[in-house]
Amino acid sequence: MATATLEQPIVVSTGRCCPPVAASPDVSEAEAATYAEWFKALADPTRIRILNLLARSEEPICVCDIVDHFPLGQPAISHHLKILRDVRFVLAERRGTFMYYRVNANCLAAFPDTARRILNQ
Amino acid sequence: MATATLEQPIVVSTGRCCPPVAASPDVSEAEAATYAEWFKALADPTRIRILNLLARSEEPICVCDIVDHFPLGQPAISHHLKILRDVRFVLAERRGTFMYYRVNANCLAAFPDTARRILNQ
DNA sequence: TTTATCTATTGACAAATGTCGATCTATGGC
DNA sequence: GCCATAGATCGACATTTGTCAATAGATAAA
Repeated sequence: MATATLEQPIVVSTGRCCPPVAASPDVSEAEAATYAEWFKALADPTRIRILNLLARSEEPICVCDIVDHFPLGQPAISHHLKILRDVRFVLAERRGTFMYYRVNANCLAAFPDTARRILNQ
Repeated sequence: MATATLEQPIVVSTGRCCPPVAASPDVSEAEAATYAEWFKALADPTRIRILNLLARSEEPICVCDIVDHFPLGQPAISHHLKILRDVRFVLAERRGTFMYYRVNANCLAAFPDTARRILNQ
């Protein structure tokens, strides 16, 4: 299909096998890369369960207690927490020698909107 | 923390640094693995844009037209489509020699619910 | 300051992932 | 049957990811 691209708002007959794609604003390459980063942060069972653990707690949880919930070492858990921190799905706060983690409700609330954006709804 | 786990519904004082975690039904290991598979399928910019492309089209789109929207070869696109098919995010249908793809609205509609489940909301 | 504790980071390694070229399969037309 | 086309699969390779052990940094107590 040579004539119609996502960037061209004009609907053009392709002369091929498919009808043309409607060409209103699409998910850009940069936008897709951002969403992919978010999903990548969630693409691990341990991180899903860490998020769930934090979400289920009224209070922030320190790393040592998170470690106790999983059959992984402290460095592995810290590694997963860093990935969740980098995309701002969790927030960290120091109290003495302890680091306390909690979910970032603001960031995760935007999640259904992301799905709607991708699905053009 | 040795006393309180997610599986123990009794709230126990830990004598450590954190309050115990509320112990109503949590996201299980198997459930987390399933969610992670779903997110893994979305953890790539190309697949995000393929989904968006399909969602924006009134009609199913054949592979050759999808290929024309990306700077990737046909095997790479087929590979991504297989990953999206395996988690049922897209559906495929043959018409002659062409394979037509479309989004699976049912599966993707469950997405916000997944987020709520993980976030205990 | 010395020591102990908690957490982050580093480096190394195995495993998984993305991409491409080449090949195979399936369908339709001759 | 034979050929052409669309698409899936395979094999190889480079890159990324997950894990762990070891180490470094940061804080508090003595």
